[in-house]
Amino acid sequence: MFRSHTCGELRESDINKKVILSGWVQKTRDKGFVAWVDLRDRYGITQLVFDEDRSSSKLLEQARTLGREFVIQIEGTVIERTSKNANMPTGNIEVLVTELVVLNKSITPPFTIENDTDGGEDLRMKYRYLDIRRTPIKNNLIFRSRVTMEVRKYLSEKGFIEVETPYLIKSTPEGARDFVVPSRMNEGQFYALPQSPQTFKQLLMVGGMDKYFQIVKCFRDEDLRADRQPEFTQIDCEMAFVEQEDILNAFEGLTKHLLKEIKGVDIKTIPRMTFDDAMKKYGNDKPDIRFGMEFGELNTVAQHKGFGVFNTAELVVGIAIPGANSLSRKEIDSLVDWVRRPQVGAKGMVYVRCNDDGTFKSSVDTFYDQDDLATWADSTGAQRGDLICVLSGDAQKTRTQLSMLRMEMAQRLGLRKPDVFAPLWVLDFPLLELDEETGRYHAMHHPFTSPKPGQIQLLETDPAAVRANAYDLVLNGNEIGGGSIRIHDKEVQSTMFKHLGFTPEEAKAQFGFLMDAFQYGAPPHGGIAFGLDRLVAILGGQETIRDFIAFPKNNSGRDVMIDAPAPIDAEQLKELHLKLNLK
RNA sequence: GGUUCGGUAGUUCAGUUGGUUAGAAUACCUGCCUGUCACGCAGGGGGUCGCGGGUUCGAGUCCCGUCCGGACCGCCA
Repeated sequence: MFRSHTCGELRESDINKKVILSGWVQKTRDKGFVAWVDLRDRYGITQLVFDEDRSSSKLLEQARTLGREFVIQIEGTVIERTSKNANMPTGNIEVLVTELVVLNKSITPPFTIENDTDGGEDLRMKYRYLDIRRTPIKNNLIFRSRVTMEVRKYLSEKGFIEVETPYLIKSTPEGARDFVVPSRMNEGQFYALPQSPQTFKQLLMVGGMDKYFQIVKCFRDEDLRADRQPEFTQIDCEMAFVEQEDILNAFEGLTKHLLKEIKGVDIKTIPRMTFDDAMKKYGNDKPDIRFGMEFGELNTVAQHKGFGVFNTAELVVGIAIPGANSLSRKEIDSLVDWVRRPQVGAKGMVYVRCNDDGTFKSSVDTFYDQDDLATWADSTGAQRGDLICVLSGDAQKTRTQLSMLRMEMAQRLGLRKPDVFAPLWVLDFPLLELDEETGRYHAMHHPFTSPKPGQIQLLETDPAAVRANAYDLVLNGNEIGGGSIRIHDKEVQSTMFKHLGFTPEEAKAQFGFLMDAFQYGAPPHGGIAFGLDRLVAILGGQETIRDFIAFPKNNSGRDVMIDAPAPIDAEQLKELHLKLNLK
C-alpha cells in the first residue's frame, strides 16, 4: 500500500492515527534540531516532521537529503502542531515520520513548483507536466472536469445521447483551413480533420437520433490567439423536430444550470437581442452587457451645425463614459491617440465634458452651444461627471471603432468584473456576408443554416438583407456558443449552394452525401455548439484558454514539450506518396 | 502576410552616453540555527549577454541579417 490518506485530508480529528502518505517533496525547512518537509499531492500539502528527540538520527539525516520534487512514501503518526498554520487546511497537524522511502529522486526542476512560480510561459510549456503539479493549473483542469461532468449530467438527463463522429473526414472549401492527413492506401488522396462535426450531426438527425450531443475535438488550421487553439473542444449539440425557440430554451437551461452549479449564480432569463440591435447599441455582435455605455446616434442633433467632419459622415455616434470628466486634458489627448492607432483606426475623436454644475465643455464648442450639447447628453444617456466620446464616419467601421473604445474604457474602469455573469442571446444574424476581397457572398454561420421563413426569394434580389435562423450565446463579451436551424430540404440546400457560388457539380461532389440524405425523410432540425475551452476559462474568470488545456500549443501552433510538428523520414513520405516542395 | 514588444546566471529581471573583472533577487551547494511554514544567518558555485555579420581602439549596449517567444491585425463558415 502506497497511502492510507491523501496529503489534503488529515485534520485534528486524525491525531494519533498511524498513516501512510505518498507524494512529492515541495520544500524542506531544516532548523538543525528539527526538519520539516512539505509533502504535496493532488489533494493538498501535509507537513512532515523529523526531530532530534523523537526521530532516529538516521531518519533525520535521511530527511536532510531530500530535494525538491523527490517522490517519497512515509509512515508516521498524526500529531498536533506546536505552532499551527491557519493558512493551510492541514495546518493544525503534522505527521511525525517513523519510516521514509524515496520512491524516486528528482533533479532540480527548471522552475519552482509553487503557486507563484518563477517560471516564464515558454518554460512552463516545455515542462508542462511540472506546471500541472502547480495548484493553479491543477485546479483549472479539475474545474474543467467539473464543467464537462455537469454538461454530460444535464444533457443526459434531458434525453440527449452522446455519439462519437469520425475525425478522418473530407476537406471542404468553406470556412477555415483544414488540417489534412494523407492517405497511405489511397494514393494522392487526403482526409481532413473536422472543423466541427456539423454534417455528421445533421446525418444523425436524419438517422433519427433526435437529441444528440458530443464533447468533441475540432481542428482549424488558422493563426492562434490567447483564446484560440488549432485543436479545441466543442460541446456539440443537435435536436430534431425543433424550431429556434426550442433550442434557445433547451440551452438556456444548460447555461443556467452551469452558472448555478459551477458559480452559484442564479440567472432568471437570458435576455435576447437581434444582431441589428447589437450592432446599433454596442457596435458588436457579442456585446458585453455587464455594463451600460450604450451607443447614442447623433446624426440628427449634430449634423448641419457647421462642423464639416460630422456633416459628411454616414454616422455620428457617441458613448458616455461614466465619471470620465475627471480625466485630465492630457489623458483625454492620449485617448484620442488611442483611437487613432491603426488597430482602432478612427480619424479623430470629439469629446464633451459633462461638468458637475450641468454645463458642458466640448472640443467643438465653436460649432455647438450648450443646448446642442445637452441633446448629445440626452442621446448618450450622459450624467454629470461623465465624458461623452464621439466618433464619426462610415457606419460599420465607426461602430466597430466605438465598440473598441467602449470595451477599453470598461476595462480601465474595472467594469468587466470576472465574477459577474451576463449571458445574452444574439438573434437573427444575416445569412450571408460579403467578402470584400473576392466580392463574393459567403455564409456567415455555415452553408447549412436556414434563412428566415419567406426570405429565400430575397436571395435573388438583396442577398445581404436575408436574415438567418441563427443565434449566438454571448457571455461577458465573448461568443461562447452559436447555432442555427438547419436546412433539411434538398432544394433549399441546392439554392443555398448556388448563391454561395458553387456549381451544381461542386455542390454534389462536396456535399452530395448530405443532399442525398435529405431525400430520405430528413426531419426539421437545428442545433448549437459551445466552445468548451473558452466557456471554462470565462467561468473560471480568466481570458487565456491555454491554462485550461492540459497540453496546449504555443502561439506558433507548436507543442514545445514534444516538439511537434516535426519532419517525417523519407520512408514515411514514400509510403504516403508525398514529395516535399520546400522553399 | 503585417504591426509591436522581448531574448543577459537554473529562473525572473536590472544593466545609464559604447568604456575596468556583467549585477540583484530567487533557485542550487556547504555550514550554523530549540517550532519553521516566503523560516533566518554566514559562505560558495553558477554567464557562448539567442545566433551570424558589421561599425569602433573598445559592443550586452549602435547597425544589418537571422532564429525563437509574447501581444495584436489580417485570418478564424
